[in-house]
Amino acid sequence: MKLGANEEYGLRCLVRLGYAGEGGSLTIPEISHAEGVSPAYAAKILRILRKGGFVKAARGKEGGYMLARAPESIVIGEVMDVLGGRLFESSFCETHAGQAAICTRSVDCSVRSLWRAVQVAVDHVLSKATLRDLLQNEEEMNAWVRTIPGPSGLRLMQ
Amino acid sequence: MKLGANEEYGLRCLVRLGYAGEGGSLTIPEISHAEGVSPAYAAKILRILRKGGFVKAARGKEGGYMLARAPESIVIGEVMDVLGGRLFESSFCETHAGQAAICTRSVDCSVRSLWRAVQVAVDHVLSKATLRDLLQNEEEMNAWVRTIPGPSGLRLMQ
DNA sequence: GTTAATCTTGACTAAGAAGTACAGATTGGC
DNA sequence: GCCAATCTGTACTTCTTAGTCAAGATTAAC
Ligand code: FES
Ligand code: FES
Repeated sequence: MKLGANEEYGLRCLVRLGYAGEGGSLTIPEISHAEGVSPAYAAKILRILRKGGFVKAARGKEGGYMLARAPESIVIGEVMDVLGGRLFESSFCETHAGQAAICTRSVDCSVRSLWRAVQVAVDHVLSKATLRDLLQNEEEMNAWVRTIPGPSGLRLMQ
Repeated sequence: MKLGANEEYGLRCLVRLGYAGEGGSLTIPEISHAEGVSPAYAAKILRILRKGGFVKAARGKEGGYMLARAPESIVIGEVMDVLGGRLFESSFCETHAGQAAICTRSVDCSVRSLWRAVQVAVDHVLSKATLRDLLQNEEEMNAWVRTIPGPSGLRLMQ
């Protein structure tokens, strides 16, 4: 259960575009330099974001990338799905069944319930966060996290 | 952000050992057959669990694996750490900095706050679950999940 | 003590993700 | 029309994870 590179860099590139402001655009070299990744890799990530509908591209001279929608309408959970898939995919039990056709407890599996609970907990945070929330500084972000109902928010600063 | 194979199979092998009851032991061929994984892979996973201190092994004829402690004292969060590491490792920002020495916003990074919030949400579920909870059937497990305070539990059955 | 069942270990191969390279297509400016 | 800046797409290499293999060490039973 690890965060992937696409998720980290993809989100950072998206935040970087958000900083460019409404209608502002950045080129691949600019984003590459700002985030410290190679231009080729930035291009690969931006392509994923474009196919996900979060950014749009303008080609040719004076081209570049810009947000496809307003930051407050870009839900981070959806971005994460595109960049790295879900934690517990619906096909997970089928693809991790080993030699059997499916987990031998498939009709009654407590492990599956646990995965679902973890997925719900993650979604609870990521479905409430929008790109707008990430465009503030770290301290304001921490304050935002505390507004999430339930212990997830309350316990962050321990 | 995906679950890994070790986490899935490792947890399933541990649950299987839990079913063997207090003092009960299972051999690698038995576990392998019950969970539908190859004996070689089961051995690899059980080694990880043994090094983590969750199971102990008896060698030689009449040997096998058994739980090293009572199921209620085996916290799933600790098992998951051993099997697949943390979602947001403390070194994550250092190892995903690209060509720069660190994320260019390292002193004030809202993305980092988000990762921490997700990690807290996951820990909130996994630190409360013990192997004992996983030894019940799926329905009882779902009921248990609902006892977790906060929306993570409440929303599972939607 | 011999044997057979069992765990132990490190090296090996296969598959997937991370990151790079390069040829091609598009656009604005001259 | 030509050029330079830019995005687009596919193929490639590299690194990590998943999974296998084979030789070795330990123990109970006979
Ligand atoms: S059905 Fe997926 S882990 Fe059991
Ligand atoms: S410091 Fe880790 S993402 Fe910015």
